[in-house]
Amino acid sequence: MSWSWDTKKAIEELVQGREWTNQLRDLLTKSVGDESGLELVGSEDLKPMNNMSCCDGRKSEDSGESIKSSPSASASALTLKDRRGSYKRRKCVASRTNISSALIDDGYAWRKYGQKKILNANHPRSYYRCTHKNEQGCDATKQVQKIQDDPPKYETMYSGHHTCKNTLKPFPFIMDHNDSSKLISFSNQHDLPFFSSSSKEDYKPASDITYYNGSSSSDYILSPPHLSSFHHDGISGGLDSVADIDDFLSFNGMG
DNA sequence: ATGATTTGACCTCG
DNA sequence: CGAGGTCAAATCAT
Repeated sequence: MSWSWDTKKAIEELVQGREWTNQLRDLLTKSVGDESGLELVGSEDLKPMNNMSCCDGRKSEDSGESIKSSPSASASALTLKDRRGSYKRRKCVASRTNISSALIDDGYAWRKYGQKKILNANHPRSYYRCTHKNEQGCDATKQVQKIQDDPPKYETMYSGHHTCKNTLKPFPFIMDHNDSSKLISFSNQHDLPFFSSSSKEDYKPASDITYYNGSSSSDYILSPPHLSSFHHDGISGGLDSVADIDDFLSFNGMG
């Protein structure tokens, strides 16, 4: 085999994709029977959630007025912290969690907004929100934490729905046209799910991923990122089982 | 210049 | 009051 690096990489990604798809199918076949395996946008509005403690209503607080004057900010010149955090701490998070052996790029565009040392944890936890939060009001967030490093293991907790359109990052594969005999064509590149090597953290496809529903009271299950429209025109044999799950999951992104 | 990340302050909840 | 989640100025990257 004298495949180019890109080609090999592509194949790796595809294999990985199949892995994930199978796992997703597993998950879905278990959860779809009862209630709502995959819940679509809007349904959480109907949830009782009596306490309503969840899902941020920060910023733009009607309540009275700005600032309850923190001790320091009260008198000091309005240096900074004009009205810094006026947010509600979200509580019932972790709608879905997965554990993988490497940092996965789930295809969405995330923006890191914080990092915290966690008690009893050897590694800090990173906080990400959807890049399109401002433009489109997408409230999806995730937290990533390394939970082990001999064989490295990362835990990723997703919460919130991606309500943004165009959530996926551009497809990275650049096939060498000289190598067109092995060209893999996708009918809908725009929606392709798997993607590796973002700039910094060196995301890599993970070999073992475990999805599970993190919250006991389960406000909702986040649909595992995309996986919904993975077309596989030029491939035969490798990606079995993708077709049916594709049909099954035809809700695609924003429903 | 613009957008992403870093990082300490700030904020809420238990 | 401490732990965990978020904000935003400073810094870094493109």
